[in-house]
Amino acid sequence: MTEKDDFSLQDFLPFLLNRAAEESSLAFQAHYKNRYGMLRNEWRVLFHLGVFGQMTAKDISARAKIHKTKISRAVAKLAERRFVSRSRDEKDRRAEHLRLTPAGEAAYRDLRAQAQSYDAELAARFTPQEVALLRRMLRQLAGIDDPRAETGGQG
Amino acid sequence: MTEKDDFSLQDFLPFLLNRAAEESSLAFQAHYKNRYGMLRNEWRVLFHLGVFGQMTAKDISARAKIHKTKISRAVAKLAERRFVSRSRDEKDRRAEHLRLTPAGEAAYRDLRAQAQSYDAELAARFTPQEVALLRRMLRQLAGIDDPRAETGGQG
DNA sequence: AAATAATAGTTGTTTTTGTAACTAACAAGG
DNA sequence: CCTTGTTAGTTACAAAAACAACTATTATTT
Repeated sequence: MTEKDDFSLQDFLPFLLNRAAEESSLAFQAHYKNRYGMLRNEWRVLFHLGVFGQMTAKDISARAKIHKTKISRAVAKLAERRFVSRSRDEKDRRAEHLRLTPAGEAAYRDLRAQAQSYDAELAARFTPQEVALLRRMLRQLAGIDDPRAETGGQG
Repeated sequence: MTEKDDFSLQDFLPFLLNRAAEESSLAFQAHYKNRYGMLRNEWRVLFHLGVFGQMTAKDISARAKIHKTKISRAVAKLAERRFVSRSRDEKDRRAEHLRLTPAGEAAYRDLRAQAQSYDAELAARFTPQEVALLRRMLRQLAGIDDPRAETGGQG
């Protein structure tokens, strides 16, 4: 198993990104999985509703870039567990407005606290400047608008 | 859909890492998927054998942190397509040494070139200093030894 | 040298994901 | 108003991942 090639897999960005993502997800997963039996897409939906208050599945899909079938299934699970309530839009009866129930709010607040402390733990490995740069670069690579950018952003 | 909360999902590192990883994987996937009908774990195994020359499934599993069942199935596919050859270790007949066939080498060289140019494309979005820092931080988050670090590294 | 434990790798079963096709509601053009 | 097209969301089916249980071989203990 001696290295015979100059190509470094451990420098390849998609590989590094995947490994870093997997590693960090694994640790955080414990919180929403063990405490609430949630899947990744479920806490993502929960977080979006927690942050934005009320959205349709399409809103979430657009903002999080999660496919609509995943949203649909995540919402079904969350609604079944009474974390999310649904209400038809009266003007456009295809659309459904989603929001957290009190139980959903409670779970969100709990998980948000976990998230914040875990994020702080990760960030503490670097200087504040480095972390700011990291977030900016990741947003770039993820194709997410930088909220702090001077131009664009409002779409 | 008005923001009602101070928590920013788009700053949360595990979320950002996942989205960036997904985005970059998706783009690179086209190469090994369309040209060779490979799955993600298959090109990972192929790359490891390309870089290191000869390894057992266990070696790959340890280095790439891919579960052994995934390696097993990826190797089976690669062997079936004659990209990888297997040979029993005579001292320990449980273990199998894996290496690329000429066809496997050819595929590896082709995909390696794609990988290098795609990596360069991603890196070009930032300054060289930024990219170097990014790789270093991602390695840290992924739990990979930094080959350039002064201390440690050799285990 | 049995018996027990450990290791390399495989196989089987259950969950989750990915993709396509679907239903229901709306929108436009003739 | 009635075809044609579009959109929001769901459902069905195929592909892949996760996890547990398995075989075969080697190592360890008594």
